[in-house]
Amino acid sequence: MTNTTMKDVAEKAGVSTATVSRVINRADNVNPELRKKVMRVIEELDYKPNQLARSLKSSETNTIAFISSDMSNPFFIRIAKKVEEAVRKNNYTIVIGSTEDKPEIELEYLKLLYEKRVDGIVISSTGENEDYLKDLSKKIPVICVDRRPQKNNLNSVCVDKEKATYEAVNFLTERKHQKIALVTGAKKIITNYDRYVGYTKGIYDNNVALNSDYIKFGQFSFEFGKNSLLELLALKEKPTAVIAGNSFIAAGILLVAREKNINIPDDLSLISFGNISNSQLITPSLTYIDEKVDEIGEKASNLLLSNLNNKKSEIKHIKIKTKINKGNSAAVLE
Amino acid sequence: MTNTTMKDVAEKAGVSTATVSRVINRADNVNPELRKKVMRVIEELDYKPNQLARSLKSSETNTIAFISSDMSNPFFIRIAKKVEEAVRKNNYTIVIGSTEDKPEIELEYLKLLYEKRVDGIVISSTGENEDYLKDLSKKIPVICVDRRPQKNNLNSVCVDKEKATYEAVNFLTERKHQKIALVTGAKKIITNYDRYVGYTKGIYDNNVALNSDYIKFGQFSFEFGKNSLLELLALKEKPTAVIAGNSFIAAGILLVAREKNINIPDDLSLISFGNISNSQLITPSLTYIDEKVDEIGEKASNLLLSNLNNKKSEIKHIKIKTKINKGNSAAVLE
DNA sequence: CTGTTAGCGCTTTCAT
DNA sequence: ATGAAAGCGCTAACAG
Repeated sequence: MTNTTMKDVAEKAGVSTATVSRVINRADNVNPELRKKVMRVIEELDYKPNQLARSLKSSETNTIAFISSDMSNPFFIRIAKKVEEAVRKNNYTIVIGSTEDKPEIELEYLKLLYEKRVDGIVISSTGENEDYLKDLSKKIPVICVDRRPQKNNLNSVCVDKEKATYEAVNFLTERKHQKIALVTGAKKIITNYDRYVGYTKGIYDNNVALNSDYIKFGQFSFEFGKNSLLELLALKEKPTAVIAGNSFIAAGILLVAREKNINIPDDLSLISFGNISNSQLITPSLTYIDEKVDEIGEKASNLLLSNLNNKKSEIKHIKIKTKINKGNSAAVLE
Repeated sequence: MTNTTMKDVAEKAGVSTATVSRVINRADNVNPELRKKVMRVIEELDYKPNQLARSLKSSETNTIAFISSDMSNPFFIRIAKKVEEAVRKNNYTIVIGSTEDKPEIELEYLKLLYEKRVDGIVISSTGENEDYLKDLSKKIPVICVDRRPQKNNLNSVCVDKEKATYEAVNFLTERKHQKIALVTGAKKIITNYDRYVGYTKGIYDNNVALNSDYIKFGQFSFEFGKNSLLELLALKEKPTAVIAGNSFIAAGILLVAREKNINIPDDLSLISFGNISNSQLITPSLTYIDEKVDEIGEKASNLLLSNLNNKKSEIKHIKIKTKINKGNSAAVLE
């Protein structure tokens, strides 16, 4: 049960493998007669070219990789889906990897993928393998999505989280809030640093007192959202508004609020990065920062494809503009 | 900027490529001195073996594929995630593809993946390329998940949708329901046939009148759930209960019910295949058929891995047992 | 227009 | 224990 090779086809058709190769690759310089004959034999033998061999010659695998912390996170999967669609049209195949935000796993993946000679990488990185990524980017296109590169100059398509958070703070202060909390993911993730900076700038510019109890770094999870709100509610000076770093956290906050009979938005205002799933069925509707996920995916695909075709493209940094989508979870403070 | 090859290493270390290869592959029969030397050169040159070349020799790519209709569907992505985790530990990489349930796209993917010589395939198939899949399965392991193979004998890990639907009907008739609707995905998808059969058997065995208006085939989508309920509500004899083929459909039904002031479960009972996202935040909590998604993923991974190691494994059909998880969306009819 | 040949980077007999 | 050489399946000069 061994695979049919080009040689088999060549022999049966009474031609050389070069001719078969020409037929396969639609080279024009081959006799119509022969071509037909070869085609027929290919049919008969159900011959399928071995892309491995092709790739070895061309050093192109027509494969790209998408690495994120967790491919089951709707945020990442939506980006990945866009990338998949775009590259599929260009005959690429996409391999995915989840790192659980562990730098070791990320590095392992990167090495493996490089050894497998993927043609390009789209990554939302832990940020701890940036030097390696930079090296990689000398060989193949590397596109950072969502999480911007820190030290190194790498292609990126990211939301300006700093600005978005800053605007969220403004949005809340305009509505008379002074006690504003920020609940977000791990401190070491660059986007959380950006949120932090945007937050503190907003606090400063609005002449609000900075209260470190209101800033919570943890995980982008439902559980962390729940626990954080519990902690915030235990403070003497409870916040009147919370900015949630992602929709999982927002969901946790919504749940605890409901359990504790805290009315949102009357007792507590909430703004989230991104909307939650099944939001149509959940009250209140969230006031959220629209991160334009599909746009991230599209821009990233375009950047990737142009880099794939064009070895010498310049490095680009694309910033996606966010927009606050008004729901009913943030109100004017009485 | 060409890649360092084994030859470079060999030359710099003053040995043959054979020796380098032996060092890389931890062959024992190599002089410790030489080994050290080679290792050092590998470090210095930052040499990375080209897996493409390796694969060409070994005809193993250490890559498996996961094909489903839509990788952004939480149901499939959860299975895929499990598979990813399992195979990663065995040094496999996973490529994914979404077919949108279009047989052409599916076939295109299958051909491409075969040409790329993936080592195995996990697929939730449209069902229309089964002969091709059967052929494929002679070369590499093929595992069908969720959607069982129809004509051909292929490995499978599936939920018994027929039985699950039958039990859902029983569950409802026990609660005095006689007018039970079934709203599910496309007719041509085998799982919907199974649901249909389970439904009709349940209707028959419970001596309930079969009403074809109560059976709706369409898409596994929110929209279809909404539209279906609207249609059902327009009937003279409105159903008192609905079985939703998946959670997207259930969500659509919940929304329309809410908009139309239909109380679930008082005015209408609802049972769904699978729970909806953020269910903790949604009232009523669903009574749903737990499809044991993680178990599907685990069993599929195990089956795949054992087939990967063991070329001559027998074909297996694994049935996952479902369980009705009681929430508050299905009540006794007054 | 077609075939011969070398070679992509690696592994693996087979000698030595 | 090590190296020479063949070959995995394909492509691309280069001849003819």
